[in-house]
Amino acid sequence: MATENWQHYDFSMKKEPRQARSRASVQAMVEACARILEERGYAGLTTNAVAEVAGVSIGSLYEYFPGKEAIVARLCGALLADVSSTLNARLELTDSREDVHRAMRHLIGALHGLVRQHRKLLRVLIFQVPFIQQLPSAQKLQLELLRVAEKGLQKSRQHYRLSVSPSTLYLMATSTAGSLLHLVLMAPPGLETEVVLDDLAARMADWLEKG
Amino acid sequence: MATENWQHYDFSMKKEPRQARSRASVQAMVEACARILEERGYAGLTTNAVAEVAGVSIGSLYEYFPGKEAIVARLCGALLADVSSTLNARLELTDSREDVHRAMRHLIGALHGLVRQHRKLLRVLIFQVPFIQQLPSAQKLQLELLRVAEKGLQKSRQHYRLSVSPSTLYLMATSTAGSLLHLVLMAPPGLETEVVLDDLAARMADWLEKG
DNA sequence: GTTTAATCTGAGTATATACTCGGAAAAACT
DNA sequence: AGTTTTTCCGAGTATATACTCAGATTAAAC
Repeated sequence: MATENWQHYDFSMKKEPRQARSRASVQAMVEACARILEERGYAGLTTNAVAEVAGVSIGSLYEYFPGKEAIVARLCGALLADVSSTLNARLELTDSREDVHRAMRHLIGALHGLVRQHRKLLRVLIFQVPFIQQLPSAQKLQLELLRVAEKGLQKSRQHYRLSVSPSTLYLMATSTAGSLLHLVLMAPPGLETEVVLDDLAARMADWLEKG
Repeated sequence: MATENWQHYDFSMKKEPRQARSRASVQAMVEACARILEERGYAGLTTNAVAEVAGVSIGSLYEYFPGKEAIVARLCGALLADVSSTLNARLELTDSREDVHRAMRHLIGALHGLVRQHRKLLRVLIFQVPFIQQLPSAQKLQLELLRVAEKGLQKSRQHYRLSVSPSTLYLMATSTAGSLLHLVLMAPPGLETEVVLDDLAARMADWLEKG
């Protein structure tokens, strides 16, 4: 595209696959997209390459996706669903009698695990894909983080009387997640990150408790 | 380039401009590069566009730069020099009688100012330029951060006996800078970030004091 | 003033990538 | 079986971008 303003770009698919065969094709394209992003970076992601790696023709690709951006969008959607469900599953396990410190360590631990698992792909998505912030799924993720934090707060019985303003909560969640992301994605391999994780959790908890 | 492995790519210039005229041209190209990155993003950065905005011909551009990557590299070099000198100037002002908390607030404040100043450009550089991490200047910056942190520690008289391991110091600096970057670059405008900055500074200081 | 080096020019070439389209093949429907 | 819908195909086209080169222009050197 000549223009680089992704603000109002439509990332949706041309059409949904209806039969099992085409669903498999689309799935293969999305997986090929992930593999290529990991191995060659965003600049190496071409529609032709996706089709080739997925084992389908270029024509089939354009049957469902209007361009490579839409493939990335669908990949991000799937990734977000993973994050969301993992986070919520972790939340279910949170006992309402737990203190905030414990709950935070668990939540941050879960997030950490996810980031580590998709380390390579996340690095490319975050640091190379120009429209990543405009993706509906990325924007949903921010709200989801907020929702999880709020729900977590309410579950910790002895603390749910605390009145933390949404904007403050958002700031904390953003800064904490940002810290964690940068830590895992940018730190040289072999560095022990657990200490920092504990510190992050403690900091979040302190913040919540002291207002 | 077909390959997307920037590990051993040569980002240096073809030749240095010798006369005043050509120095001005190169300068204009670098500034054009910055403007285009801010206005159109990395995908909008083409050699032709740089030449046009800079007011020189495409031929002149290739006289000095082997490709657009080299222009970005030179831009980053200049930016780093700015960061480095600002940080060191701030360090000069640090009184050796100051406590760690105060010193940290100053340093982080200076860093914050820089990031705010180049907010738009930094966002593109960090989130869109695929080879940014491989740039010599980016790698120098990490060492520079470490050096500043170490020097700052030594300057705070009452604390320079503390033995903080280099790897720990690196972790803290990375995580703190990462937090700050994400905060300034990703937070929605209008959000009051000062609170978080103070918290970051306090956290760094506490960490240093308590080992 | 002559020579040499540096700088600039921009039409032109090569290449890579996005995307189309007419039609074949397979599946679903009746 | 016949009909309709869905899926797949891939050579071919359009376009954008990187990069070259032969020669003009300007500045420095002597």
